[in-house]
This record gives sequence, structure tokens and C-alpha cells, in this order.
Amino acid sequence: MFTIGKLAKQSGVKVQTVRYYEQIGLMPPVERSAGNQRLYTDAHAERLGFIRHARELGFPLEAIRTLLDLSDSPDKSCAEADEIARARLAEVESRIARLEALKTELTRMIAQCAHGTAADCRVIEVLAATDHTFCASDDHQQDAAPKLAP
Amino acid sequence: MFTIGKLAKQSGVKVQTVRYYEQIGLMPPVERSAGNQRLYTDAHAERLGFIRHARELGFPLEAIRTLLDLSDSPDKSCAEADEIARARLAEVESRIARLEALKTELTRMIAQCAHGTAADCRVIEVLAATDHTFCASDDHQQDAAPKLAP
DNA sequence: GATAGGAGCTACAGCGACTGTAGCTTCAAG
DNA sequence: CTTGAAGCTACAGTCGCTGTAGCTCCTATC
Repeated sequence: MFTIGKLAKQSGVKVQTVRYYEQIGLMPPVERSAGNQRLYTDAHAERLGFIRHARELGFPLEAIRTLLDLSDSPDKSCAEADEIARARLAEVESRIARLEALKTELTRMIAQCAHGTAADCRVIEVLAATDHTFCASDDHQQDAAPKLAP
Repeated sequence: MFTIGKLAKQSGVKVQTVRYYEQIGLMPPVERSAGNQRLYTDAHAERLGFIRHARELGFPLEAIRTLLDLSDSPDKSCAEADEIARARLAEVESRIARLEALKTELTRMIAQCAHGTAADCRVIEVLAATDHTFCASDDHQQDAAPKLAP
């Protein structure tokens, strides 16, 4: 039995984040001490480790919720877990593709910059070209801006 | 002179987003018609195009604010624009690297899944391994979870 | 036993970059 | 003159936390 601080340190998740996970139902509400402090067991540490690991792989919390449910009921088919992992893989692959396109374009932009004044700055010129005249491809869609072209 | 709807359609940005850009000062407050509707000129369309293009390249709005300032004062050195672009490139490259690591790991996970029950599901097993026993590398840090290991 | 300071508690605001909603008013076509 | 699309403001919600304020509680030292 340990407090939230130990749990957080052990698993590399912040204290507030643990409380947040409890709030949204990813972590269960736990037993409290006489002084109202949360008391955790190793089972909780494992669950939190699962969540952290899944987050590191970029799974959204809703997907993690499903994965935890599956993990809690070992008799179920793992088809759903498989599907979630495949969806995540597809997402990662498409993000890589988009980022590669961005990289090409940014590299070109930077390489052509003459380091003069803004008036003839290639970086600004390229951005200002609304017709994408200077773009290697017009495939450079959203990345940090994922909702731009939905 | 055209309304916000035309501007939005022309530049591929949503009407609400244009208003949001005005609210945060990326787009200037503009002239209104007798009936209080915003009236835009081609200059505004160009500015919005600039913003959109920069967003497509993943520049954060604060960086775009600086880039627009530079674009507005052509006598300034473009060193700052160059720096912003280089920073973005570095970010893109590091994201690609991280995503490649994720891809490797996800691929392994999925390939090893025997499509049985959750009890012996490789996907869930890997996630549950808090010691990262099964991981190709322990380099698979944040992606959708960028604040996890700051 | 008193006290200090670190850790815990709740509740809520804020981030970035929008998106969606409610409840209005205004415009343009028929 | 009516209808419906498009405009307006203001505000809530998204995701996954993070930070703050203002408490209480626990532990160690004196």
C-alpha cells in the first residue's frame, strides 16, 4: 500500500495525471486512508504502467480504455485489440508520410534562403504563394494542424 | 470587397476560423457593412492564404504571427524567419524519428498477435510489460502524448 | 508536544487551434 | 413579402494534460 506520490514516481506519471485518470475513469477510485489519502497496490501500479506504455505508443485514451477492458476480461477475443493497434499503425504511417513531405518542403525553403531582408526572403515568399507555386508537392497537409483539411 | 463566406471559401479556411484569427489578432479587424458584416479585400485574402499555408506546414500560430510581422516589414533581416523555419524542420525530423520507432514497435506487436483471446494477446501483453521487456527500443517516446516525458 | 515543510486533497482555469451550438439579425432571391 | 441562407456574438467543448489556489494532513526535528 502506497500513496499517490510513490505510485507516480514509480511509474513516471505525474500525480495530477493519476488523479485525472481516476476522474475520467481510467484508473479506479481507490481506498482512502484515515486522512483521506489514496492508497494504491501493485495491481494499480501495473494498470498505470499499462496506460503509460500505451500513451507512449500514442494510443488515445479512449482506445486505452478499450484495451484495458480487454485486458480485464481475458476470455474475450483479441480482435478488437488487434484492430486498435492496426488503426494506430495506419495513423503513424500516414503521419510519417505527411511529415516527410513537410520535411522536403521546409528543406527546400531553407536551402534557398539568401539570408537577406524579408523583402526577398525565400521562406516568406514561399509561404505567401497561396497558389503553392513553389511547393514540391501540394500534399503537405495538416500536421500540427490536423483539423485544417478534414 | 467580399464577405467572410467568400473569403473562407476562397482560401479554404472555415468562417469560424477566420473570426478566430481576428479574435487573436492574426487577422486585423476589418471594415463593416451597414448591416455589421465584415468586408474583406484581396489583401486580406492574401494574408489568410499566408496563414493557411504556414499552418499546413505545421507552424504554430505564434510563429506565424512573427512571420507575418516580418512579411509586413520587408526591410528587416530574414534571419528570424530562417530560424523559425529551421526550428520547424528540426521538429519535423525528430517527430519522424519517433514515429519510425513507434512504427517498428507497432508492427512487431501486430505481427506477433495470434488472434486468440485477450489472455494471450501479444498486443495487450506488450502494453502490460511495464519493464518494456518486449520493446525493440525504449526510445518510443511521446507522440500523441507529447507531454508525457518532458 | 510544538512546529515546519513537504505531500496530499478538491476545484477550477488554461493550453493550442480550432469546432460546434444557441439565439439572434441581415441579406438576396423569388 | 416571405423564406432560407449567411452573417453576427458569445460561449461551451475537444484532447490530454498542467498549473494554481487554498486548504488539510503527515512526518521529522527540536
